Amino acid sequence: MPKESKIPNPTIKRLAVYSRPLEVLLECGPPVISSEKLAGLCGVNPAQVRKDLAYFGEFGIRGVGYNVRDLLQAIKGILATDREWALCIVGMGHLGSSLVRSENFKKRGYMVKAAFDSDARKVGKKLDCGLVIQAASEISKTVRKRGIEIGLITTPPHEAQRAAHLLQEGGARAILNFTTIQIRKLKACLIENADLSVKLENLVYHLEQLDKI
Amino acid sequence: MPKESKIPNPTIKRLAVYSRPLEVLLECGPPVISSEKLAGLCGVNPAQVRKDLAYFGEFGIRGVGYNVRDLLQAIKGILATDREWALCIVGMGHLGSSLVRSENFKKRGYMVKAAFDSDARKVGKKLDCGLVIQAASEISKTVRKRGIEIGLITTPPHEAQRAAHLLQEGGARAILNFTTIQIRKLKACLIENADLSVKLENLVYHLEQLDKI
DNA sequence: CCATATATGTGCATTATTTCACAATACATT
DNA sequence: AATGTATTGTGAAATAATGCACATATATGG
Repeated sequence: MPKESKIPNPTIKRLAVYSRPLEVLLECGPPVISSEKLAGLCGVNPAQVRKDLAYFGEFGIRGVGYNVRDLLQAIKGILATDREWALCIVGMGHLGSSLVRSENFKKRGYMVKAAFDSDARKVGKKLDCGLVIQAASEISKTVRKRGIEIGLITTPPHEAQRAAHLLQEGGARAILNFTTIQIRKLKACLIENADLSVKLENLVYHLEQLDKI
Repeated sequence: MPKESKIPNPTIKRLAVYSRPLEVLLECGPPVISSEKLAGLCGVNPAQVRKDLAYFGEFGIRGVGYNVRDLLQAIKGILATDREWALCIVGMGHLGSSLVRSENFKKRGYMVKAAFDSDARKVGKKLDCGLVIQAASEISKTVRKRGIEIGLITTPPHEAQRAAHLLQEGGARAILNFTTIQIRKLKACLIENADLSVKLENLVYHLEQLDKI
């Protein structure tokens, strides 16, 4: 039975991770998997898997394991990834352009419904997917018109805050920020940061530590 | 004085985050900043900033704050981002191609020294930066020859494990994995995951929660 | 139908991380 | 020099997350 208690954020992140090998197993693999096997595939502790799932209900069969299809469906339901989400991307540099075409996103139901850039030379260009790059000044209007819920920001850092403001103004409810600056909290808009160089710096620190020993 | 105690991983991640506004302030801003202001810019608690820094020494002046230049230099020293690091990228799809050209990486001293793909049609192509795309079979040899320390994997998921293996074989010491699958632990090779769709799923979950209230 | 093997769900102990709160220190002003 | 204000560094408390270990449930084979 679902718990009332607050769900830890790490749990949510891991649910997404669990879903990845389950997708593969659904295609080609046994119909049932144990928490131990799944944990192994995800690099976590088996008890962690069971506890994470237990926050949301009882999905397994004691002595048997979890039905792959059912568990995947349950996780998708929990994460709300069992439906499509409308995205837009602000900043059509290299990264932004690559995200527009991401098969990874498309496969998971994230539909890119608009692309923006503040560079007049890029505005009006047609992308492979059929979208036409729009000026940043059109963000609010377009976000509202196309029912875009999530905005990805891949602009230069100094334009990020402005982009976030315009997205929110148009009614976007969440922002995934790829720039190096922190976006100031916006009313009614969730913000998640994905500065890739932070990940690198983490690795680099640990490499240096290994050298010191 | 530096502590002997183990440094929490979240602390390392935050140090990288702290460095971002410091870089901006160094260009144009007051020469000194308080933990409160810095915390505000990074969306964390001021005590957290002070404690994070205290793991590595005393960088501030009581009653005054932190000298921006000194603090930035100290953080870069801690993270080992005050020198160049040699990278390579495996998988020249949209994402991989965009990372090769990343100004963000270049500015921070991450030098892309090789690019690989298993698609014969891409091998031999010359990139803007001057690099020629090489076959995946050359990964080990090239990584060793060019002293590449970190490999970024942006292949399709089913090729990721093989790529990781070849990187390690060539002497790479760290891997940043952008694919959706978890790479099995490799001897003497740090692994960090950067599946972008996990970030989206986190946002989507929280949006759904808001709707339920 | 009992014994054995397997694997879940979960209370509790442990470990990790964050935040509070205050003594210690620096600077400015008079 | 004394006083007031600002801000650090840090011990201790609070909060959060993880992992153990076992009762509980299912399946299988004799």
